[in-house]
Amino acid sequence: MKKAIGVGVSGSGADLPWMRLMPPSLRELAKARHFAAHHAVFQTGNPVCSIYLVVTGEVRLVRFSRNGGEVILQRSRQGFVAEASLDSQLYHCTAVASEPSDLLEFPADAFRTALHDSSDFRAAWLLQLSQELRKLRAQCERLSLHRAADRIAHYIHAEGVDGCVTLQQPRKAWAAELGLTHESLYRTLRRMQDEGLIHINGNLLRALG
Amino acid sequence: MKKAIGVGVSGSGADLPWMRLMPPSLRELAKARHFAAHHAVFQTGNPVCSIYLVVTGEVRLVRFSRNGGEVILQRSRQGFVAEASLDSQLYHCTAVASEPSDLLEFPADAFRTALHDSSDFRAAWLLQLSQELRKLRAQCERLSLHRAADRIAHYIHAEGVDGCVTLQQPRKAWAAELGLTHESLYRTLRRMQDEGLIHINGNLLRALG
DNA sequence: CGTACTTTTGAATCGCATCAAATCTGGTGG
DNA sequence: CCACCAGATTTGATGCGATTCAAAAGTACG
Repeated sequence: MKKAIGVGVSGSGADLPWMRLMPPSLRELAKARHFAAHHAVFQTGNPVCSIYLVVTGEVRLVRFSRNGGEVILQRSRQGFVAEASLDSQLYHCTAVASEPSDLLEFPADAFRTALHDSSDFRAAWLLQLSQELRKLRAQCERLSLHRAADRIAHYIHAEGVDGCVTLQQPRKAWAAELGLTHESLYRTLRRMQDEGLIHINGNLLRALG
Repeated sequence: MKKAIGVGVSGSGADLPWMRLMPPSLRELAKARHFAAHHAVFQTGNPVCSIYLVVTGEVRLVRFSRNGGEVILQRSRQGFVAEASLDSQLYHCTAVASEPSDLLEFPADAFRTALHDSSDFRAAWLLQLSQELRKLRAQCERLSLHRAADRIAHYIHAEGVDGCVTLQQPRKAWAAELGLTHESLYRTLRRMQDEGLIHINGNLLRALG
């Protein structure tokens, strides 16, 4: 057992930024849902009746090709699944829990109404989207760099302040975010430190020069 | 000279989706600006007084490290530069035109007002952001694939409909979007075609199987 | 016709992924 | 308290695949 903390409707996900900026009228409509690994949250062609927020676990947006190969469009952890579906009638892809996951389900129409009526919610939602956008743009630029050392340096300068970052995740997860294997991340970090390019102190990284 | 088309204030950028969904009151405040290659649009620490829309050319959001190396956070072509700055007092990075570029400049406060007052503009802006987000998430997933053939297949399934895409850009630009050199894109396309994985007809690509 | 650009192919190299395995770590239960 | 286990961390050896440099052929445009 990972956590003994109950995941009831009220209070669940209260630590998520999205929940704090939601009007109570909408928050009260949240229904806790649990999905076992590999179970579908929604499927291509389904009408968009609900908006889902991932609290624990991971949900993947996927499309399948005829030969069974799947293409991952998005992985959500601690965030909404397919925000863009808010403006669609039908889902254009399938959402699958890749591990046992706890979600919150909101009625789509109530969500749209809240967005329309509450100026605070709207502003917060807008801000949240903008920041997410900024972050993703930086990550795309980073992933398009070919050398591991360049991605690491880019990460430190883009995500950190004044050439310094404190990692908020284990290195293995960081490697995945950088589009690298954990082995090459470890090796490159060591090499960069040996060459005096960076200074490493636990989870604190500092770019030198 | 690339284009002889005049870039006056009125009418310029009228073909951009962003301009169509903007209330006239805001559109009228647009000022046409031209920046020569390598000239700064704004710099770190400047107050956020204006919002810029790239009409032609390219603007890069960058941060500099002490040794002069620059980290590109975003490249904008035909879109807004640093939307997230709307919610900041000061810029946290520098914007530079990487080639001769025509921009439209909007007063930041008028922009915020329009967003607040016009429900249509707000809705359209929200939709635009959501779709951009969806696109970027898919691109991040794609760029985190290690093999060139996987990125190409991912692109066809994510950006296309029913395993089919029509490329809207030269292959060299497509290669950059895929995070590949143009050489390896050409080679991989040929190999995939030889192996019967895809069918290529000019700019029309079809995934087989 | 000439210029600038894209498209295409070739050969050599380098960096990362991969497979394998040892060590370290935090947390569990005996 | 210690043995134990699952996971993260670290190092090693090898091969593949993409980059790189080079150059030719094709294409759009003035």
